[in-house]
Amino acid sequence: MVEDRKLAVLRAIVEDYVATEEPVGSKALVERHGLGVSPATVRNDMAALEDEGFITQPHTSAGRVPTDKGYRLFVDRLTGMKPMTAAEKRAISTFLEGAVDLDDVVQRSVRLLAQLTRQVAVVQYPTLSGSTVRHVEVVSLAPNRLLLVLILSTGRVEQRLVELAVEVSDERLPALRNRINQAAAGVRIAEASQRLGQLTAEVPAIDRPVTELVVASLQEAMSDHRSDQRVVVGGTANLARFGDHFDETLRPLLEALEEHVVLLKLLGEANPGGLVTVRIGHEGPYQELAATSVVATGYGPRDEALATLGIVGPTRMDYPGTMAAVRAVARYVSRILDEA
Amino acid sequence: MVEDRKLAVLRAIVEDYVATEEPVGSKALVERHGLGVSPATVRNDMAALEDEGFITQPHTSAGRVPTDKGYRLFVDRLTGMKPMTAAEKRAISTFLEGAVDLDDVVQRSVRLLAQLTRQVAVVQYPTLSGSTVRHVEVVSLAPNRLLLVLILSTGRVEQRLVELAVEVSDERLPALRNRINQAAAGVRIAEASQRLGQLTAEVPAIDRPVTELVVASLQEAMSDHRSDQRVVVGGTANLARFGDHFDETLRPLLEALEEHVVLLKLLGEANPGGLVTVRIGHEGPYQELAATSVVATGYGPRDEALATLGIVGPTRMDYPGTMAAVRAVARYVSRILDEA
DNA sequence: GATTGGCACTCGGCAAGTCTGAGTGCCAGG
DNA sequence: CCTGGCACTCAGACTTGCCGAGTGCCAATC
Repeated sequence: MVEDRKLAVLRAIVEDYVATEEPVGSKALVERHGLGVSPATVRNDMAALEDEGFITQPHTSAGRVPTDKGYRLFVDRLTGMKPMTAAEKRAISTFLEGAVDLDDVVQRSVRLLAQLTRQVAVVQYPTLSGSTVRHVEVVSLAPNRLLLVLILSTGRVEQRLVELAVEVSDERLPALRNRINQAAAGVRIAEASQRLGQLTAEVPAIDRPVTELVVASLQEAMSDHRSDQRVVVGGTANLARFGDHFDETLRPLLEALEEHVVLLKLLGEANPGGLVTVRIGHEGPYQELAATSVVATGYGPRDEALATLGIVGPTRMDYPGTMAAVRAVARYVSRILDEA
Repeated sequence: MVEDRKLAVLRAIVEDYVATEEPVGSKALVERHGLGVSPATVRNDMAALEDEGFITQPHTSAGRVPTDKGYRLFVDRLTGMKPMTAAEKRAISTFLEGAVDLDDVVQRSVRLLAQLTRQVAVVQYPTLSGSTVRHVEVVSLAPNRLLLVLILSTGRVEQRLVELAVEVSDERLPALRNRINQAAAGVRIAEASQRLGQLTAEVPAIDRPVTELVVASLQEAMSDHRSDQRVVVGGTANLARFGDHFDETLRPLLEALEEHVVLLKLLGEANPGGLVTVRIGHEGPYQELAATSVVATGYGPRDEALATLGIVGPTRMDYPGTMAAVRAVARYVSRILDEA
């Protein structure tokens, strides 16, 4: 019984603090939430919560503020996700509907996420690793210069230029193209790369040097981690609401947003199946970012979680709303990728 | 004579204010610069400069601060560009040397510019309009689905998917491909687009519907303003040094950085021939950004100024150093594009 | 045992007052 | 035209006092 009320008090503190950005005291608490007990009782509960490390006082004779541990409990046990309103759902789908290609989908997602959450949004490009090869095209630009176009199931297109030591006649190209597509088309990247490797042995001796170069270039494209690490950031303007604490919180965050590698680590592993990960303050990998939380989830066609998207914001944020928005966007984006 | 000294005073004020970020008074001025006159004399000069609108007092009994007009005079007549040191030059060329493709060049340029100037760097992608078509590839993905790949002289590659109402057999493709390339390859974009338009009339009737769709899609790709307007931003973390004045300066700037259209307008027209444009405070198109200056210049292969790059920062900035850095980076990038 | 009202205590933040020093404008003399 | 001197101004830093929100603890009550 009394345990329950303590949790209710914690929830109320989190909600109030998130709303007002000010330490919340016992009196204000009983007034604004219908807790049916006196401030004195609440004070006792608060003292207990403080002992257990869920809340803290910025200074004596001020209200209480949730700790990271407090937010954690709040997120885990005290709240679900706010369901999206019908209007929001409509807005999401119409906003994403108009996308013309993968780049566009990603860019729209960032904007949308930033608008919905009023935080900084981060969207990772779908990784190559989970996707399959749709088609490989080989084009001759000059007798000793080939253009390779690798088209993936996610809609992503990679190009590579190959300079050949020898010349290759246009008549041989279709055969090469066919062989490659037979080996790779419709196959997952990892396996496609392997099969292509075996291909060299099977071709006529005369085609071997060219095939080797082309295959090497394709394999390189398939394992290209540079493009795996592409992320797009949006809604930086929302940082303006971060308020004071400049050097302590804002600077490291701005720096992190520039370093895509750092960002990716921050987002964490792609989490499949609509699970939303919340990383609060010090729980993250960088202690400079102890004042920021990350809310992220995986997305991809057929719930494959090819990549991660999410938001970065102050620990003091509206977790239920944010989590819901992140999940909703991830779902819609996944659906769009399904269709493509 | 006395006119000269007044200008020297203005220069000294600008330099000191940029260095210290504090209003500068007559006494400090004669001490730190060897002006060989007494503070009283300087005071008289300052009064005159204030009357003419080059400097102003934040409040009575404080030092003077340059106005936008003062900075303008400083930039136009009182200073050149700080030459880059040999070490800086080396750093620039080695940093850009390693770039593997156009994307990489642009990204490295932003980083470099941000580091050199310690400001927010902005680099626009080379526009399509000035470049020529290197090659067009037509690939059949499915009987009723074509992939068009447009390769430009700048190294840029654009793809378009075309859904056909009718099916097109693989045998017809080479002819189509040839016709298109004969019309467009090696030709400037604007003209290529026109020539393609005439193509439809010349093909056999049976190929006409397909040709029409393909040409339309290519023309659309060539005139695509969406990709013209691609810009990359870097060095946002340097905003942290912006200091106070949150809502007045930082927020609008963050918002501007997100809106690429706004950014492009801010950068202004590409300025050919190594001319560096400086836009100070209110001289720019947005009065919300009255506290920020833009230093920009055009770049591109063979001094064609296909696009613009530059930095955005507080009006209170080191103009000589910044201008030199912007020009240097633009030159090196142009040279790299030359080679490609 | 849990809850409550009462009470003394703490302390951040605001308002008002004071002080100081950097900086100015002006003027008369060199 | 330059300079030293002088009176004046005023932002910012510092002090002081006060208020009130908030706390912890205790004895009384349910």
